[in-house]
Amino acid sequence: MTLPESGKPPTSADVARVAGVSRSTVSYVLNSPPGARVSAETRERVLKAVRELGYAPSAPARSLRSGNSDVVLFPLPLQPMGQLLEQFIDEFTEALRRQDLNLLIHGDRYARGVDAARAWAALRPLAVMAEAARLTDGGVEVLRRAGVRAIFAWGREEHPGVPTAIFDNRDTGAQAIRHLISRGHRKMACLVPSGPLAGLGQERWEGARTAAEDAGCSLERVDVGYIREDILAVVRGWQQQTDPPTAVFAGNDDFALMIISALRECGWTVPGDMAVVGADDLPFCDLVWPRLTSVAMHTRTMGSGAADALTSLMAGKPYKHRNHMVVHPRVVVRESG
Amino acid sequence: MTLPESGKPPTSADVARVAGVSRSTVSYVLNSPPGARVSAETRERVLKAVRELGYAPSAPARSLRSGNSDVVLFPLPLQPMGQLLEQFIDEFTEALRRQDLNLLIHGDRYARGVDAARAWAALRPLAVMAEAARLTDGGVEVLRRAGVRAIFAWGREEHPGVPTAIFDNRDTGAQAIRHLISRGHRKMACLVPSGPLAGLGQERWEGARTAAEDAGCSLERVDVGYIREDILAVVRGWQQQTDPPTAVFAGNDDFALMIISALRECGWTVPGDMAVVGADDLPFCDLVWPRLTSVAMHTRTMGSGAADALTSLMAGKPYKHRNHMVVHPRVVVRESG
DNA sequence: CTGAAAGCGCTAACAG
DNA sequence: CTGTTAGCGCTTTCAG
Repeated sequence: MTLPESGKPPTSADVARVAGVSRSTVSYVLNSPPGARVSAETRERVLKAVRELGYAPSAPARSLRSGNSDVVLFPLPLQPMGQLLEQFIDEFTEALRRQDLNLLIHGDRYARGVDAARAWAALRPLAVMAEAARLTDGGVEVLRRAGVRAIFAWGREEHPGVPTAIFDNRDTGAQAIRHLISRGHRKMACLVPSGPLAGLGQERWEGARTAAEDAGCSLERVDVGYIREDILAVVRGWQQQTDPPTAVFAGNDDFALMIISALRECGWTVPGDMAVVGADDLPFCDLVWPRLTSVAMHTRTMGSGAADALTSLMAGKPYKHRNHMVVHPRVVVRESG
Repeated sequence: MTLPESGKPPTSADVARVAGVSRSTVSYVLNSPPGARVSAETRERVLKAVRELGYAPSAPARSLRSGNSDVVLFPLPLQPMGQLLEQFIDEFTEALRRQDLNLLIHGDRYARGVDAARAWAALRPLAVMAEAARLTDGGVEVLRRAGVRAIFAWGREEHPGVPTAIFDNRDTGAQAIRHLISRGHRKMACLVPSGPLAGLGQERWEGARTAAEDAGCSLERVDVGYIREDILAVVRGWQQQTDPPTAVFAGNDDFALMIISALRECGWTVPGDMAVVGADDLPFCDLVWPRLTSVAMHTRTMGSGAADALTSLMAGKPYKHRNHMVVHPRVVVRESG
């Protein structure tokens, strides 16, 4: 075997020695910078040595030397995203791969502000894409200082000084209600969750209320917890009413599933007695009877939008501080409402 | 302002200059190695300078110099995990944080073997925890050579030479069937999904079949795709039979949801006419009527098990190559079966 | 406590 | 095309 005796990781010097070339040649072969020409035969010898040694260039050393990195850092969101998370990561990774960039997800989902920024900055990533809620001015400053070339935010509100992908949750509520109105409903209800999803639910409610007011329709606000009993109580309440709503925007798909389940448990039909619209377009929307009408966000927009911004950055264009982008939802119409 | 003029990231030398101390002192303050004593006043001056400068030590430089890192790398699983993923990551991150370790998730979920190993090894992580299916002997060798101190695998089968957390999916099937038998069922069905979940479904089926055989009960295998129409066809088929099964193990919770929905659509009651058991214990199991009985894996076991292994490794104990750990499921009994 | 100095693995000039 | 060399930011040793 040509392996070095030591237990230490092989270095480019080891590769050079085994291949019988200089370290620069190894570097040229591995990075093929513009204007470095290596004969096919030499290149092959080097690659063979790389394989033999199981050599993997050290990213830390490379980053230290070259002053930049191919890492885009995505701190794991505090907000539970469920299926959307995997979906977004896939799209983003794919978009980045086309530019030889790597997505790295930071596992700590709780740190925020300057503390979080320091942890992220320590890795010296090329770019950071974080929830707006976890960025503070101080944090952004730390990232800038650490040489992070691009900082993107995403979330419910724009972050000052950082380009933000804004998820228009008011529009989600508005679209749900407008859809129901277009189906002839005039008296509706809107579920507003408490707990971790309260903020999101509140925004969706606000959009829904505005849309109902604009159309002169009635919309009842119903606050519920993430528990089955709350939902059942709501349905029982409707059963008491002489003139209950004919449609409900459930706030999200889990609540839609719950409410449909509860309605049928109480002998109501969906959408006959009560139309139901969810939000997020989770996979199960397509799998149940009736299939669930849902208001979906385009995760694609977010993934490719961020990647596009990176592209222009890479192309040397100046970094724009204020090009926010609003991600709009659309209604996926199925049978439930 | 005490900021340096340049656009370059502040270094420990900048901190030293601002604080009026030497670079070694800065290092001592930030890392407090055993046997480094710094006066409280000096320490405070240093920390003040750190804050003023927005200084974050460079992880690459630190890693290069010290030869080790505080990063545990978790390549994003190829297998869709849905809710389980966030859950596991949370538990693992928390367990690692207690040892001052950081979880980093590699976004590329498709690379495997030596290619994947090279990408992971480039980051020079302390440890790697990967799906067994993405590790090959060559890949493990590359990681070892690169100085990765611990390699863990997880998945459906043990990986030779690497400690593996094995998810016993046969037992999932077996437990579901044994539970149904304990409820008095003697004629049952098992849904076996095609598509990306086929491998998983096959294992669950095998366990289910064995359990049924052992008990002398009848178990019908039903292959289905991840689409609503397949499920409806299955139910219609049962309607034709004079002596249909009385219970079904749906293979996972999505299928359980679908089949319950389809059964009720066809006028059957659950669990009266047909008991249904799912698997994975997704959150919606608790949110529908009837609530869904499901076979759950302990993600806790996996997260803390891996973290424990890391602990003993950190404590300097020798790295054991063959201490596999089997993660067993348990039945969460609710109303559907 | 400080200062000087070595060196981790790599890239990019630059000189052959 | 190849070899030499400086130095990225940091930790750690050693002698004050």
